Amino acid sequence: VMILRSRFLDARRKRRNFSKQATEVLNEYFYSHLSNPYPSEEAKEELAKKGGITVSQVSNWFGNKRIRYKKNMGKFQEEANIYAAKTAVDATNVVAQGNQANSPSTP
Amino acid sequence: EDKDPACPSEPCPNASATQTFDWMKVKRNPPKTAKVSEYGLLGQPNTIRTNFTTKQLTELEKEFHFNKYLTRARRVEIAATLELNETQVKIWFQNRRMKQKKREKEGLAPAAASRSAK
DNA sequence: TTGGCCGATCAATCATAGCG
DNA sequence: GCGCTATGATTGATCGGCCA
Repeated sequence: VMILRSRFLDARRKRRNFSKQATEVLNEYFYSHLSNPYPSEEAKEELAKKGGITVSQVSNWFGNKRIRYKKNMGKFQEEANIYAAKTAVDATNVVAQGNQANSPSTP
Repeated sequence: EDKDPACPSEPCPNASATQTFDWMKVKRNPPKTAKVSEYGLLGQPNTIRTNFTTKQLTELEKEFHFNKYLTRARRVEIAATLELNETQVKIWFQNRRMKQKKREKEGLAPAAASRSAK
């Protein structure tokens, strides 16, 4: 079936790559929370503000990022190292460690 | 298979190698949309994403504007008319409602932003 | 206990942007 | 211009939680 995609109605699909700033902010969060890259609604709002994009776009970005990352982890190693060095905060042991009363994020 | 170390069959020469966390192993069960019964021959149960036709989408959309929520009776009716499962119709409406909410939200955010922005 | 809904997410795909 | 990869958006369907 051709399904004759409504090419015209998909006009809004005219995407625009995010700014360097936005990508930077998103990647920093992603790699500094690699053990659990699922930002809360509040975190998404903050990322959206910092990157100058919408919350939905932040959600889309993380959704795509997570899927593509696990699909081909090797391809992101280099990128991971770059951002890992950039942000000291590592959430790796946050879950393994029963740490308390020092959560930087809002409750 | 149950366990997948970041560095299989060998100690990582570099300790900076990123590890594999649980979220990276998450796997969703394939869609159960299958209803092969019609083909005595097993053929290929559609274990994949269904592609609704323009006609089906048009009807669903029309119904949605009439009612955001479906009654059991209406759902059965539509499913039969469009040759879809009741579940597919139900899911379509759920997704449609979420989409609607999302649009309203996005449609107001810009307005609020320009209004509250000093 | 059961079924529908919500919110978030997954996963596959679409269509374009970007680069060699 | 051309082909291929990177990337943002869309969407049918799943997962877990909540509630009547």
